[in-house]
Amino acid sequence: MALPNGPVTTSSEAEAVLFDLVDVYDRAYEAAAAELSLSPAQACVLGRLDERRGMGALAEELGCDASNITQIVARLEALGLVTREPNPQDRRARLLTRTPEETRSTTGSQQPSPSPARRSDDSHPTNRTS
Amino acid sequence: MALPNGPVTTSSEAEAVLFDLVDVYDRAYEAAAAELSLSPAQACVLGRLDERRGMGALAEELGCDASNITQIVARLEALGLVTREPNPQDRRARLLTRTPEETRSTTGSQQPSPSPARRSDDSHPTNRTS
DNA sequence: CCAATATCCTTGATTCACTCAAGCAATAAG
DNA sequence: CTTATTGCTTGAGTGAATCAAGGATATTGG
Repeated sequence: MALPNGPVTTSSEAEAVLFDLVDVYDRAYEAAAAELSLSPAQACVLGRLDERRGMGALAEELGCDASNITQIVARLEALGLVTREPNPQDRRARLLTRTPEETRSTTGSQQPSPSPARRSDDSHPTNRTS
Repeated sequence: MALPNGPVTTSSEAEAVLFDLVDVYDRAYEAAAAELSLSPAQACVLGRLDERRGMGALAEELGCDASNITQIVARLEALGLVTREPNPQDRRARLLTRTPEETRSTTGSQQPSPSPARRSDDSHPTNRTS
């Protein structure tokens, strides 16, 4: 996992708690992804595929280069977790879809579900019971 | 930078704000480090060298393998930002010290100071005026 | 309609973070 | 003194991320 970027010292208790929270969350996220044999980046992408969408949209939302998405999606596709079909409206573009099997294993198991929903999701890694 | 691990949807406004905060902080941290031509990991290590310490202590605090620290410190040393001297008390161990020049450029400039203090530090990237 | 341009994505090259397995050197334990 | 154990380094390998090019399709403006 990435090294934590928090400060060495904090000026308030609240600040310290906040940094700890982020740290714990990140590690839980990573652990949850690892249980599914996914890297955090893979889980992040996969989690944003609740609905079918294009790669450009993902790249913009995640603030990274399109080629980075290409590469991550390629691995997910190789794992059979995602399909990449040409967009009939624009044949340059590709539409990504989470495969049903993956959907099941990510959302329907006893696992912490690292599916990285960006907002308002009830299955955060932090919800782990372990 | 690492892809953000936040959820796609949040269950409350507060949660959304919190994830955004983390995202903004991380990007600011990275940007601040980049201004000093440092990677986030390098800034993280450098920031924890306010006092001289060993590599093992760093590895444990940062929750990563010692060899990872070795590698990061090697780059910092190559940049002349850190010195690695044998510990007279235990000649297996190495003591890391931030070089004075670096100390100045990291803590005494107009820059956001990515020096990744882990707790209670008044020079967070988030304090940027830009 | 066609040329120029812009868009979407892929490829290739690079760099770095990170992990694991081995190993060396020095200290600690028996 | 022998046998761990500890502290760090090295080497191999994976993956994330960025940049520079390029191919294919769309779009725009003659």
